[in-house]
Amino acid sequence: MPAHDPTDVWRRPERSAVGPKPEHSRNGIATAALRIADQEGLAAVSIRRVAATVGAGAASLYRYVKSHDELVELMMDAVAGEYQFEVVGEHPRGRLLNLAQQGRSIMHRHPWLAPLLLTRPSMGPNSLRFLDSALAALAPVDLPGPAKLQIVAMMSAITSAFVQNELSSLPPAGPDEGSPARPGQHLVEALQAGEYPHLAAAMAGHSAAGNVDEQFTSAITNYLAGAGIPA
Amino acid sequence: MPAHDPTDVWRRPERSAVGPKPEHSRNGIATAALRIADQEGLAAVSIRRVAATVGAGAASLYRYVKSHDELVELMMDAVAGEYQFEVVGEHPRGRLLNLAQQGRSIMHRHPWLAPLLLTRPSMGPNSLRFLDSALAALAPVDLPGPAKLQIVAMMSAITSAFVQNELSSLPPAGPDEGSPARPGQHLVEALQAGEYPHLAAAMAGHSAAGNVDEQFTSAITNYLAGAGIPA
DNA sequence: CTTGATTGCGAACGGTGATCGCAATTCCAG
DNA sequence: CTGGAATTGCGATCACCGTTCGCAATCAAG
Repeated sequence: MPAHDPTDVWRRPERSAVGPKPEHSRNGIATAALRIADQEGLAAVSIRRVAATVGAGAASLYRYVKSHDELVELMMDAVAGEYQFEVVGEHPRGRLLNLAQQGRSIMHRHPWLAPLLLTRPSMGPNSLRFLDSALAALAPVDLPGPAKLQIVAMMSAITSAFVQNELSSLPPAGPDEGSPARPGQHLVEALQAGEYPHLAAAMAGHSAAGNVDEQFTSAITNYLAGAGIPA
Repeated sequence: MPAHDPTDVWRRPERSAVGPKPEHSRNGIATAALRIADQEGLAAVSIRRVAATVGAGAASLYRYVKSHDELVELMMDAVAGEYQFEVVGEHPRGRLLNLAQQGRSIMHRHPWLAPLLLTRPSMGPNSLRFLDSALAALAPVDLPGPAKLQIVAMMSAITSAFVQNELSSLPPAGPDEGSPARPGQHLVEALQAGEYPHLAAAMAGHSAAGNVDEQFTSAITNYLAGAGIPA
């Protein structure tokens, strides 16, 4: 009785030959779930809620999806469909950077995505298409296959982590609550107490910032350069 | 009515002046939770379960911790206490690498940690001590404070992501179930179907591998070098 | 002592993911 | 055209979750 693997969704035909035709579809369900997550966060995406939104009974959803995890898998692959894979005929680094930038804006559109990508692998067709495209960009590079996979994985992780940082420094979604001091009340006290002197110094430095887009671009570029990917 | 901030645990005194002396302690509770998580995964850490383990009623735990999230915060800071911060008087890159390697082995000891670190910030005293230590290593580097923070955050993210990759390619914890083909049954079919040619090629390449430790070291080193941290 | 804050906790609330059994529907074989 | 088989929708239900409430028991201070 093996615990269920969420990626099995992709192995199961959406609809079998006989029986009454389904009133709903994986796509419709995923879309509804997506809308809920975009507006109220991933936590609001419950089986019952999605079912109600789509106009179905709670138990009915399990005809389309074997588990809540599978629903999430559907959602992840759905947004992965927002990538555009036209080959811009550039050098490897440029093509990968392009993919990373697309990823970043997708995660901006769907704030629930970044944590998920950091946490679990997605193996849907669109996600695989992304992977394949990234590896295609690396084709001219002379590196063993697994090393290339590592590089793509790391680039994706850096992207997600960067976006996660961005998002947690911004107004949370949903009905706004009083802003309870961003850095956390507890932190400022600890800093004033004189512990963590280097931290205090680092946070005292003026933000300088510059363009966030540039910061992202250079974070990715730095990594790729270090990994030996030619410009 | 602001939603509760988990980092408030650190602002609250463990025990107030009057009243009967508590039968338990934050530390004991965190330790119990930790043991459960190490053995059965984070999902097994429920309020009821921890309470029972510690020999208390479920509702009693809320005298020590305001929410489940706070419990997790406690757990994260507890394991952050496993870092060793002796200054080895090295160059910045070496010191940061040392911290990253310690982080990696901590995450190996506590497989539930990596996803959490990627997902939410931890602000407990031990976690702050880590941050401060990393920034201390960066003291000789001439960079604006926020940039240094970025670098540390990215290094930590890369570390967590790397470990996450390692862990998902290994036998899952808990009572073993039949190994249902690591890469996912669905994947091999898609690959054989000829879609995703580059992916297929990359996975066909012999693993070469080499030492995983070396892979990690060079991943971190690459990033730091790209970010301009001197050896 | 008395007083008042604080602890432990049984019971309960509202929510969750998931399963089961059954009526209704639809397709295919004959 | 008809009868059987497979499949869908789903109400009811289970086990569990985080969390709150109210109250008896406990302890420190005045």
